Formats: sequence, structure tokens, C-alpha cells
Amino acid sequence: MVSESTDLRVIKTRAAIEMTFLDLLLQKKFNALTVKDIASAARIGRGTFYLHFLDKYDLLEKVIDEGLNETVERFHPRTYFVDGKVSFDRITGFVQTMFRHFKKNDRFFRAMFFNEDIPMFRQRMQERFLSKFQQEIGQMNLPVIEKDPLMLKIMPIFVSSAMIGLLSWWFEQQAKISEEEIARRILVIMTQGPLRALGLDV
Amino acid sequence: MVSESTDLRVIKTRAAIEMTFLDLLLQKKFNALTVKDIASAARIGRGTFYLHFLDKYDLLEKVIDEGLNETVERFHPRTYFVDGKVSFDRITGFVQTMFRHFKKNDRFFRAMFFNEDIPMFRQRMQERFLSKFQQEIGQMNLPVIEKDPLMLKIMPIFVSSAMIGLLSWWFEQQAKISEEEIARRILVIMTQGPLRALGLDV
DNA sequence: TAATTATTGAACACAGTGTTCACTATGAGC
DNA sequence: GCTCATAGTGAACACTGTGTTCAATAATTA
Repeated sequence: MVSESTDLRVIKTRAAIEMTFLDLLLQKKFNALTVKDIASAARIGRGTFYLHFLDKYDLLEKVIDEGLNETVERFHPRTYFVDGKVSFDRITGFVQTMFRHFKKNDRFFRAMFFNEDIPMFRQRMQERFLSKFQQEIGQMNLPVIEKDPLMLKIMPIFVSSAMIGLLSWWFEQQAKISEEEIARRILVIMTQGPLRALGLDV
Repeated sequence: MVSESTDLRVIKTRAAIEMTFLDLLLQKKFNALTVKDIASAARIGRGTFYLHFLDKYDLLEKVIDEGLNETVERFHPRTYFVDGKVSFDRITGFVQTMFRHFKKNDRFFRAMFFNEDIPMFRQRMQERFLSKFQQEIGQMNLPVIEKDPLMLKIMPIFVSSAMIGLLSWWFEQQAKISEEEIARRILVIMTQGPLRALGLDV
């Protein structure tokens, strides 16, 4: 089956398949896509498809993995906190960088978020976000670790999940809200809490 | 096609199909399920299935809708705020009630959250949560509406999305963490913000 | 009980799957 | 450039599931 090949023919074929696949996903439901559709749009024989992927689910899996790998790598080892104190500038900068990345890889994220029946894309993405987030927090030596370990579990889940939802909504809005605008609101919610962010008296 | 029938045979058949369907979803991937599987497990003819549903996607749709309708109805018209001030007890009580509901409808939520390829369950659920949430907030006449309408959009998305993620995690933990424990943490995150909740200096 | 209608099961054409095989074409390495 | 290895082709194959039909049967209603 698939092993890392340097043969130009292989590289071309795979690229054609993956490209075409994203294109088709932007037009059609994943469930409605057939291997035949993909093969003919990629201008390869249907049998050739099976030389590279087990089936369309395998293809989807690989495309998702590649996309998320690239994304998570952007979370690069920076610290947004200095001595347990929030660096507002760093967080804001980080959020902006992330949203810029999403905008750049627009095609991938649109295909994944808005195709009605991509199995598990959001879950996958959230898992990746979460584990990276937990890693970062793990290195921070927080007082809450001893005092309230459950909070240490819950908060990253809460936040990573929230971010995926926000991201999806942002794409729905044609990603026309600027990174700065979003980043500022996120910072307020993160530091003051959702209720105070709405102007509620707490 | 389907219209509300009172014929006992119809009621029985539909109930059998929907019951069986949930059972099968707890054992098998949705994609791997065939109409034949469902029909034979429900002890009906395959043709009979098509007298009630267009296909397995239609069935899924209907089961999801019913489940979410029941759930959203629990959000019943209460106010968790009094004169723009948070009522901690009411929010806590509300969150606990919700989690109790989830526990009771365990079979449904497990089937939906953990079946690897249920198309769109989380999205659907989030949409329903969000719209209910927005309704509630809309009735509250908040100062932020004028000052920062974008925040009014973002915050409910952030929170409803976060809640779905938390819920899914809770089920993964076999729902063995008590409603009280969860509710307390959620309240802290909501009122103080995720960062302060972790004990960070903001 | 009679009339109605839901269910049955077998048959049908159809579409997509994943595999195979002999043949062709194209890149890799000398 | 030439040669060898191998990727891609396209047609054929059996197979599984789909969604529909139809006459016969069973259950429900009134």
C-alpha cells in the first residue's frame, strides 16, 4: 500500500487526488462522493486510487491529519504567561497569528467545517487543540494543580471546545471579521469571564 | 410519506426501528450500518423500513431531532439573572438539572457522541443550544448590546460550544463526576473567566 | 364482521465497491 | 540516452447494498 515514495508519478498522482478531493468537498457532500467521482475528476483510473488509499474514508483521514498537523505546529512553543501572569500582548498576538493561518488555509477549513457530513472533523480538531493546550499548561506549574485538579481538567476542554465553535462561526461569516477584533474579544472573555464580558454584574 | 398515524402497527414498527437503531449505534459505526441490519434487528421486512423513512440518514435525522427537542425543552423559561445580576444558585441549579437530564438519556447521547461518524450531531446540538441561549440573552436588555454588539454575538457561541465539549468529555468519563462538581467549576469559569479559574494572576 | 391499510417477501434494475490482469507509459539510476 | 523497475490503465469480475414494485397476507379500526 502506501509507503513514502519519491517517484514523481506517485507524488503527482497523490497530489492530484488530494487537491481534487478538497475541490469536490467544497461542492458536494462527503457521503455523496464516490471513488469514481474523485478518480475521474483527478484524471486517473479508478483502480489507481486504490493503489494509494484504502477507500475514501482513508483519504479523508489522511487529508485531515495533514491539515491538522500543519495547524497544530503553529502553536509553537511560546509562553503566553510570564511567572504565572498573563501577557496580554502575547496572547493577543498568538490568537491573531492563529486566525491568519486559518484564513490562509481557507480551502481546507471550509471543506471540513461546512461539508455536512465529514465524520469527526471537529472532534479531531478539538482533540489536537486540547492536547497541545494541556501540554502548554502542564509546563506552567500552576497553584490550582494541587488545589483543584478537576478544574485543571475541565478548563482546557472548555476553552478548546469554545475555540473550535468560534472558528467555525468565523468561517461562516466569510472570515471577514478581522483577527484583531476577534482576538480582543477572546482576551476579554478569557480574562474577565463570559458573564462580565457581556457587561453583567457578578 | 410519514404522517402522524395512530395505527398501532405503525407505532410499534417505528418504535422498534428507532429503538433498534440506537442499540445498533452503540455497537457499530453509523456508516457500517445497513438498512438490512436495522430491519432484521428490528424484526421487520426491509421494505417496511422504506414505508417509514427515506433511508438511514432520514432515520438518523429524525432520531436526533427528537432527542434534541426533548433536551432543549428542559432549558425552560427561567431567569438566571435578576436585574442584570447573576443568581449563582439559579445558574448552579440549572446546570445540575441539565446534567441530570443527560445522564437520564444516556443511551441517546452516548450513541450520538461516540459513534465515530454520526454526521453533524455536535453541530446540530450546538445550534440548538446556541439559539436557545441567544433567546434568553435577547430578553435581558444588556448594556453591552449598544457598546459592543460583536461581543454579544461571540460570547454565546463561545459558551455553547464550550458546553458541548464539556458534555462530551463528561460522558467519556462515564458520567461519574457528580452534577454538583461540574456545576461548581462551570460557575467559576463563567464568573471569573478561564484564566483566573486556573489560579492565574490577571 | 367488513373494510381498510400496514406489513411481508421475493424479485428487479442499478450503482458503487474493491480486486484482478495483461498492457502501456514514465520516471530512476547507471 | 538506455534499460529496468514500477506506476498507471482500463476492462472485467463478483459482490453488497439500494430503493422500488407487486400480489398476498396480516393486523387494526370502526
